[in-house]
Amino acid sequence: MNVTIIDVAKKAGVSPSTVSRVISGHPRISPATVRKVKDIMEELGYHPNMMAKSLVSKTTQTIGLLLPRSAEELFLNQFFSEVIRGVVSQAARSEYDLMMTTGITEREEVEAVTRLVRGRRVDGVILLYSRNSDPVISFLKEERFPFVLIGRSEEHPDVLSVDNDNVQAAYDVTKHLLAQGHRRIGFVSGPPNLIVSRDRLEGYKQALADAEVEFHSEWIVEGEFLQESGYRAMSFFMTLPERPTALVVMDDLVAFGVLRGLTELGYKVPQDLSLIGFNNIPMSELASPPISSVDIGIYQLGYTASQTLIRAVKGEAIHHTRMIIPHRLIARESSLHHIQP
Amino acid sequence: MNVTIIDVAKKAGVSPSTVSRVISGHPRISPATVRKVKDIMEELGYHPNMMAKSLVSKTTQTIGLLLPRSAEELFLNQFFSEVIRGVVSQAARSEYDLMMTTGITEREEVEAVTRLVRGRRVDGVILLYSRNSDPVISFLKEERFPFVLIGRSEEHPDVLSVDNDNVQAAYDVTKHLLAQGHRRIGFVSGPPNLIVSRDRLEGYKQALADAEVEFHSEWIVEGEFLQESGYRAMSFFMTLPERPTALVVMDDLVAFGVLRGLTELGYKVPQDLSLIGFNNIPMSELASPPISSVDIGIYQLGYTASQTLIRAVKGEAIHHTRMIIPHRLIARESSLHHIQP
DNA sequence: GTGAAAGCGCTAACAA
DNA sequence: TTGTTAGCGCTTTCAC
Repeated sequence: MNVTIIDVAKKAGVSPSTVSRVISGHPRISPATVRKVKDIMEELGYHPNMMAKSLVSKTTQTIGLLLPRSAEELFLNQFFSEVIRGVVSQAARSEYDLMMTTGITEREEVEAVTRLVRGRRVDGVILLYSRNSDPVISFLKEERFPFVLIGRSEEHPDVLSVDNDNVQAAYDVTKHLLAQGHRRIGFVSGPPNLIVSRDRLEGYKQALADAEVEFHSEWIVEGEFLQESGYRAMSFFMTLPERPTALVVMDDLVAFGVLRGLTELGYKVPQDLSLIGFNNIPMSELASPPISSVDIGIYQLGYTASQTLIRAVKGEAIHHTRMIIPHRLIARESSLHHIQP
Repeated sequence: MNVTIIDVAKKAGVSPSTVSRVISGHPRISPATVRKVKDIMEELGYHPNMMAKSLVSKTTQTIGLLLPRSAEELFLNQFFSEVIRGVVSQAARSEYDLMMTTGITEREEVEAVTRLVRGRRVDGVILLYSRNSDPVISFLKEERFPFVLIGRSEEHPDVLSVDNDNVQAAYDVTKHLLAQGHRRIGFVSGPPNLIVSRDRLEGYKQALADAEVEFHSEWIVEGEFLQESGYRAMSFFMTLPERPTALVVMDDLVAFGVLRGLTELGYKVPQDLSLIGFNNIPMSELASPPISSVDIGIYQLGYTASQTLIRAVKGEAIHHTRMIIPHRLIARESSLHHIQP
């Protein structure tokens, strides 16, 4: 059997409540008692049973992280490990543990978070990415359970969220290409049900409009965050009679697929087609030519989400519901080629 | 307040223990009661409080995953997200949750694990990677707490572990290079305190010995699992008066660094220097030329570790303490160049 | 400043 | 088959 608070109390010749007070740093308790109890705890190798503590205090010192349903495929992307790294680091710093869960289907996903929330296993939840209509968000709102979203929700604009200004980011990127003289710019999008896809498309459109460049809907291609999607998009664009001279690509991995396809077909980047991606994965810098990208501060997203959630859980004031992590355009060779419009 | 087992009992006109029995699927309980209780649970939206359950049952349905100290740097490598993916998937399948923790210093690491174990927050622990002398392993053994190691421990050969046969893998790789006619083969190692580094070095040496090729200790370079290490190793090798014609590299990311350096200096791979790495990260296939690598089944490592741990936790019989995940050599252009010895 | 006692929500003997 | 009872290890009034 493990050593309990009662063992400590007996040995120290005090009551269990006194020991409890020492543990929680109660103010009105004599320094002598504190010393004595702490010594005994040390001596006996006492460690509080978190389950018992949680049961009565109704807090767990744990936050939950719901991975997106298809973690299988999403993990391929550097994005998730980076986010998790940010969350874990911050949580550890705040002495919170991190509980990860996921589900294959939407039903399983809801079940998983229900288990965590209703089972009182966590004090708050972080949601990764936001699909358009998400039953998990509705559930958490109904339960009035603390949570923060990495991404944003259109239906629930009032929930705590940590996000990039994706509209602005795409605007910047498009403007960068326009500044190189490009007037025919295509857009390789992600899954259309993701808000990030729509935000970036919006920024792209705005930049074109502001530059009074005509928008071609046939130059928008949708795909997954996979290399193959890029390859496919490339095949599509390169057979077009009037094809773009530059591409804005939703994710570097996809951009890599484009690049690879172009190289295979003997095209030159950026001369034949300029490229710029998002997320600035390590590989982008290493490609030949190096791929321009937008650093969206993935680690920061996770870190800030964790920080915000823990504040919310503790009931601290949070001034902004929507926190924006700054992005940074990193121009590399793949988008540095001036053309005559 | 949340609905408890007592609320359900009252409304169903039975005792709390009966409800408890229904929940745990107790055999001797009348179907009528089961139906009634289940209906009421549904109606009231009852969910068991896991903390209370854990407190009395002394199990948590949760496994812990201790990330290596410098998760900061290790996350950069695809390895960890892949392992986690395997662990999470399997755990979810077994209806276990996953708790992640880490520490910056060794002391913090031990503390983190102590919190989990002594605080009874988890039923078992998975340890990622194994350094040479690890206080965490000693602690867990002393506590007689279920755990499995991803990797292996020299000091504690008797603990449950899931690993590759890294000696054999390195042997295979070296033999592959020997088969191309190489006789001057260098080795770019990882941190020397990692057992995986030593195992692979061992396999490399054995292969050389079996082929009666002389071993040159100056052709062994140690580094981190970072691209820069590869770059540095490359610089070193290329200035040697008598330099290797092929390199075995501990990790693909490092191999990528080598490749990049060679390309910058105008050397050709595999003609001037052949390369083969380990871990088969997605990037390897995409490099130019594509980098040969060893697929070590990272996902499988995580999956099997989780599976084994959960079995151990449940007290099921485990036949082998040491489970080996098979590896597979994937020869690509970077190591396919015959030379005349 | 400290102790006694009640109770968090659940399970598991032991009875019936 | 079901109910009664006694805790699991901890916190927290309410006294003193």
